[in-house]
Parts: sequence; structure tokens; C-alpha cells
Amino acid sequence: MNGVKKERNTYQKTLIREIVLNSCTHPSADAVYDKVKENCPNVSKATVYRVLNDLADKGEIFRVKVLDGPDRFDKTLHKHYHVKCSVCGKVVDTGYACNDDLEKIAEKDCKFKITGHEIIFEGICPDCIVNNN
Amino acid sequence: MNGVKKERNTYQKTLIREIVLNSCTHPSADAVYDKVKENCPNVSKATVYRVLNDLADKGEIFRVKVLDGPDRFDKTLHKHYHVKCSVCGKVVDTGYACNDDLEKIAEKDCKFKITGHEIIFEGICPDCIVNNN
DNA sequence: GTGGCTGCAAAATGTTTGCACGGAT
DNA sequence: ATCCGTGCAAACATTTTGCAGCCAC
Repeated sequence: MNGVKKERNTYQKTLIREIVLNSCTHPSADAVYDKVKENCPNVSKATVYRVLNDLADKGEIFRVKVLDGPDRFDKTLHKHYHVKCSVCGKVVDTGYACNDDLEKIAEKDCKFKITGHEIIFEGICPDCIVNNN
Repeated sequence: MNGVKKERNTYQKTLIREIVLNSCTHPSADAVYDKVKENCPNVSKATVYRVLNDLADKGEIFRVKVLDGPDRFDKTLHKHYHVKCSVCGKVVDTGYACNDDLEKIAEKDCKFKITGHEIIFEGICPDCIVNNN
């Protein structure tokens, strides 16, 4: 009647939330899907995408966009930047806290009203350096 | 015999190169495709992608990856950053010259060997501000 | 004439959507 | 009994690839 949908707590939704919140990595939707299947073999990938999108929209989890490959999902709440390993594709946090001054610098000579920014670093992770890949 | 392929100059290749090099915008492969069709109605999108990739690999043009939507292609040679309009999707250069110090900062607390970075700004372009979109 | 380049279609990749049914409330 | 969320398949968007024929050299 009032147009507000009442959300339901399903097993799938609970599983997906827990998997992301207990993850130290930044899993892709596909990686989450594989984990959900361990406890709920009939899940559909569509459900994983739908739930991840809902959680990200509500701000419970954070969507990390990388330039190549699928989006990742992250439990970390504060804004920070990521490095992607160009060998194995792993995505990891950097020690660089978000710097909003960059937006002021970028606005010079550019008539946009800048509302946000993202930095994606590329590199080689410790494992891949050791393995000489 | 020597394994080096001799490149051929086709009409399609010439058109595609000229379109990107004469473009002030940062056209997507699809936008280039539409322009090529004006002079060569039978082109295949596959050809456009193949030629754009070849040109980017050879360094004649530059591939601009944005977080949402298709890659753009750019004639500018020196490294710089881009803003994407969140309303109309337009991609434009910022007045921010490339800052490689960011990579040193990011390496703190992160054991990656950092080899590159990209910044993508998001904002609203002058046209969309005026149109109050 | 050779073989690199093309056009076409199909595949690959990542994600969204339409729909009927089943389950949480 | 509602009606939201699910599973399935199909659609979608972007890009790549296999292949037979064509055309620049």
C-alpha cells in the first residue's frame, strides 16, 4: 500500500552476505557464486548478481570496479584504492587513503563539475614475483 | 621466412586511423564503426575492433578504459586522465597531468610491485549542467 | 600468386531481465 | 493468502575469434 517493499530473508541472501563480509579477498560475482553453491547447489547466478547489487545499493558492501575483468565486491566501508595483479588478476587494497584533493586538481581547465573519482593501480603481487611469472 | 608480417594498407584501416586522429572526442569502437560506415557501408565491426587494437598496440592511438561502458580511443599521446559525464557518458580530458608519485604512495603497506595506474573522474559536463539533467 | 585482411557468424565474457513458481511472512 | 525472491533461460553489451574468400602487394 505504501509502496515500500518488505524485504525477505532467504537462505541465499544470508549466505551471499556472509561470504562477502567474511572474505579477505575481493571476490567477483562468479567467485561468490562458487562459494554459495557449496551450501546451496541450486543457486542461480542471477540471484547472486541480484543480491550483490542490492547489498551494494544499500551500502552494506562495496562494489570495486577494475578496468579489466569483472567487478569485485568488498566488505571494507571506508573509501580506499586497489591494485590489480597483472599476472594473476588478484585485487588487493593499497595503503593509500582516499585523496579528494585530486578532484580539485582535475577540475582545472575542465569545465565539469567533478563528483567522484577512482584510482586503479596495476602491479605484480608478491606471489607472482616469487613465482617469476 | 623471417616471421615478420608485412602490413597492408587497406581502405578500412586508413579510414579508421583518420577518424581517430581527427577526433576531438574520445570515440568508442562503436562510434568509430558508425563513422567508417559512412564511407564504407560494408565494414564489419570485427574489422574496426581489430584495427583499433592494432593501432593501440603499436602506440599510434591510445586506449582509454572507463569503469562503465565501452573502451574509448584517443589520439593524445602524452599520459593524462579523463572525466566521464555521469549523465551523457561523454569522456573528456582533465587538466591534471599524469602523476607517477601516486604509485610510490600506493606501494606503502602493499607488497605489490606497482607498474602503472589509472584515474577516472566522474562528473557532470557543462552541457548537462545547463540542461539541468 | 601469396597470404594478410576482411566480412560474417558464432563464441566468449560479464551482467541483466522476463517469467512462472515456490516459499517467507 | 500474499507477493517477494528464486531458478531458468534468454537477452544484452562489448569484444574476440574461426573461417572462407578477397584483394593489396
